[in-house]
Amino acid sequence: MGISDMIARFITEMLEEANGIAELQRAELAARFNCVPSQINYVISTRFSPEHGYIVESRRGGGGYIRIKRVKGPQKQRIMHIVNAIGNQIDTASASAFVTNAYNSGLISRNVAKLIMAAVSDNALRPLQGEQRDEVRANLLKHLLIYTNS
Amino acid sequence: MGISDMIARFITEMLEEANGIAELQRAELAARFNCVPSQINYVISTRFSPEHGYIVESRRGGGGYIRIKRVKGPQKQRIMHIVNAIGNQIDTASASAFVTNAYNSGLISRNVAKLIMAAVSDNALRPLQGEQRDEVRANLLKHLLIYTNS
DNA sequence: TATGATAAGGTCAGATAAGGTCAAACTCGC
DNA sequence: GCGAGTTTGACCTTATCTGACCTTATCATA
Repeated sequence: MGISDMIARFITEMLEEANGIAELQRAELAARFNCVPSQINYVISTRFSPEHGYIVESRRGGGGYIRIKRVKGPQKQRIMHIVNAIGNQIDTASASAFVTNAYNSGLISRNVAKLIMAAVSDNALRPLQGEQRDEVRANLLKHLLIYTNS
Repeated sequence: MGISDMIARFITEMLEEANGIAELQRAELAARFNCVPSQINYVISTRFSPEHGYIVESRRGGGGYIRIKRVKGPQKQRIMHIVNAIGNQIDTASASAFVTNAYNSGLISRNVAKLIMAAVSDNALRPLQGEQRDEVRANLLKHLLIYTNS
């Protein structure tokens, strides 16, 4: 097992101990595993992506941190099923279908469903066109679905 | 939490206690938090800017002061005011300021504020970079603020 | 009524403390 | 030997903190 796997396991343990929310310091973690700090980013982007059921927030500067949240609750399977069914690009019609699906499954409230629809609408993504718009839409949709369930 | 955050919290409490108007002495506040006076200016410019919905007045010399006022006004106007102040491009820091402003103005709930922040975060807009990302962010932010207030 | 002492607040650049990005180099199983 | 996955490091961006120096206002008092 390589270093990346050990770091991933460590983070997973943190998440389990802290009810699905782990806050870490990149430099400290890197020091602990004797690797360069950017390897932490590598681990996060390859193993803690929305597709894996995680959302990540971070802050730079003094007092900075990286916070990793895991999708939780009894609906975990269903939300991951939906998120993984969303490809790398998606149009409004399909996005709408997924959001409706999530709403009908009780994963998100009516208001959140509407807000997410507003966020992934063509109008909201106006500056973009074609494939790029569908790509951002897919990313945004996954992100928001995981976010509201973590 | 760093010193700047504590100072900001302190000022916020002053504002709450005094109906949206806080008058303070820079040197006294700096002494209270054991920091240099210019840090007070730093806190004010990063957390009590017009974008955040505050107006700041001050006077030098003997009897000098710094007065911070929360902007008031009817909600309908507030939201349009905020939306109009958002340009064609916006970075995360400014976006965060505007969302905080909307929340403080009672225009959006805490949860909606968080969802909007998630939607306009760098991670959610990942496929995009640079100016394009800031452009989409601005558009998305305006869209969502208007949506949640219609 | 000038004038200098004193009492504020303002500005800005540099130091420090984080995290982010990207591409090159490396490894290891097939 | 090749390619996916991993490791590394140079360089970038953002946030915070600090101090030297500047500007403005008030007040005695000559």
